[in-house]
Amino acid sequence: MKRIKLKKVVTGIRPKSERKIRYEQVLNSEQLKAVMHDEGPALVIAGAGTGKTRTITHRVARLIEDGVLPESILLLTFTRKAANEMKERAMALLDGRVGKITAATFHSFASLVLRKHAGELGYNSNFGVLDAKDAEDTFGYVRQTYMREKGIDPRGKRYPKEAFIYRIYSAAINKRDTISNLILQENNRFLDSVSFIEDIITKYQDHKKQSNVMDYDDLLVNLHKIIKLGGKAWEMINKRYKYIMVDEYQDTNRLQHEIAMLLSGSSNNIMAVGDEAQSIYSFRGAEYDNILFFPEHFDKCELYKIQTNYRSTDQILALSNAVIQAATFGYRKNLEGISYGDKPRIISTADEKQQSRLIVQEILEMREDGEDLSDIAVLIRNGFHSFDLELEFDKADIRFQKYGGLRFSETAHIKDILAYLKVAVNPNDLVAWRRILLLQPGIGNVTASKVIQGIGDGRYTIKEDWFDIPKAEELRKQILMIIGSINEPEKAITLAIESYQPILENSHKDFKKRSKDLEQFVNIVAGYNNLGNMLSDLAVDPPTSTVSELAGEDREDEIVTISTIHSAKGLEWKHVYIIWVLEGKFPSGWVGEHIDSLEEERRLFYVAATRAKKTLTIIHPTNIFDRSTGYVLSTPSRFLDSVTEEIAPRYILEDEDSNE
DNA sequence: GAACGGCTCTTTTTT
DNA sequence: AGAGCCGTTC
Repeated sequence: MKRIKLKKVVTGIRPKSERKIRYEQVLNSEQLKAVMHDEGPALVIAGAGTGKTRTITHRVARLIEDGVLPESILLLTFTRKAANEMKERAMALLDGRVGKITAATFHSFASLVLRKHAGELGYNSNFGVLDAKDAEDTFGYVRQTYMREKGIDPRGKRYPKEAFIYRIYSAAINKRDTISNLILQENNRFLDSVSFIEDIITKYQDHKKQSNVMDYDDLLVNLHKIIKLGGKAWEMINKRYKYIMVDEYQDTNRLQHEIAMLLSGSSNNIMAVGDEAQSIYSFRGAEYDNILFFPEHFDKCELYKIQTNYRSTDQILALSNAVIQAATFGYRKNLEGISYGDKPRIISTADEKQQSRLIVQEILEMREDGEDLSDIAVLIRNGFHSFDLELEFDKADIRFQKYGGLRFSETAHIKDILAYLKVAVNPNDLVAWRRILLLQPGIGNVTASKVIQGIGDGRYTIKEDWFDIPKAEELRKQILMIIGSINEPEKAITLAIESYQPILENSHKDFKKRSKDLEQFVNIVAGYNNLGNMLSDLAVDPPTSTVSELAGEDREDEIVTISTIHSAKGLEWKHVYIIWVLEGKFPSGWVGEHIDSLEEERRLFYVAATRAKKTLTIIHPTNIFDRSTGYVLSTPSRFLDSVTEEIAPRYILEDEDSNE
């Protein structure tokens, strides 16, 4: 009889001597170590421009090459764009197997899971998703109703507005804190309104449940809940995902951190990647403590540091390092470069116009010299800091795309059309009803409220006539037609636009431009076969850029980029301009002297400077227009204080016209 | 009573 | 660009 022998079962990693990718040759030694990390917890600290994406994509490929099931890899990133990009890059490195990994943001992963398992939490699986604006509008509606019910005079004592309530509510969830604590911390003006706020939040929660919708925060909360519940859903998730990787860990909030910890399960197979010097989302609840103390959550956590910067010249790094090292809490950051170039320039212009003209002039010159315009970016602190520059670009026929600021899906006309579709998908969506009702001629606040109340308490349904509101009859019929095409999104949206077109032409002078936007929008919708899916996708993953990108033509070539620094995260350009670098704009005026906020602004500036590969130009206008006092002299940003003349020479502009 | 046009004010950053 | 407010119009 044959003897039975015990053989150890090896799961996951099966190192092979023959791999397709020559990791030792394409990676530096720091990157290689992280890529070769097998199992157990790991933290990768990767400074700006050190090849972080490269490291992540190579580790994904390496795991798969060594026998890990692609389906068992979960890669959580900060934006959907980053998720798709990493997946594609890893796929190009290896092969189609990479397509089977899950790459998503925390929110889109939550949406994916809940779409299947929300039943466990008492939701209908076709729940809708509210974007930030929708959530705020909902708070507005609930607040108004609440005050009317309670007989509170809106003119008496000043009660917090919906925008404030929403912010506090969201912060409480993401930081896992209480309302009163947060108000105590940041704004004692509303200290006596705590119960008012709490009541409204309760009503808001009820309202969402009644309408079968979730907001962004619910997505995270409910994902967390469903894991904690430990039911069938968690069983499936836990069984499937064995390798968790989280990018931009410095920007996770407490709730996301807890979710990541739970997802890593008992095997603790989690790799966190990030850079605490690039933490720029604390306003959204991000805590860089999550990355600083990451190793302390585990018995044994491997630490990998990647510090060689391949992106920027030594001269640009010298400036970046000088700025970040002047921080109050010393970051152990000192990027080392490998290339040589021109010193960054700090330029003082007379005013905003001159700032814009300088950039236009230099861009035109670069184009003459054969530079590709897509290698150039202008970075701004706030979305509206580029308004003047955009005008000048238009005048000079310089094509540009803009990231950040007001988004396509947040413009009034797109929101209007979305409201038609939302009502068709979910006739209980009272916020959407209100929006389209108010658009109709002859219907104002009073009539709209009547209809909404009727729908809310079930007296009206979409299928029956509302004899007492003849003004809304036409609209009701239009919606009914759209409902009839709910499984043909293209037809549905075309019907919606037909109904909306006369309203658009009446209310907006620039209706032609907006009409074109709507045409673009039809193209997006056409890709779906279900209106509900399209709506929730759009909420979780709204188009980031302005229309030009959506048009699909001239995508990459010959287009200058204007971007908020937040939206520029993870990106790089050969030539970078940072504008409005002065006190009150950057750091933003209303962070005051609050030290944590100031430090975050400093990190933001650091992120901006480290986007540049070859040239970096920092501009601050001297005469700026102040609404209350007229023109005033500005002070250059304090972040430039630690930048010596040696690191970056200063320039002022001379107008040639006046000299000749 | 209800709607509407025109005015001013304010605007961080985003999933 | 959009929201809120106020005097005017239907």
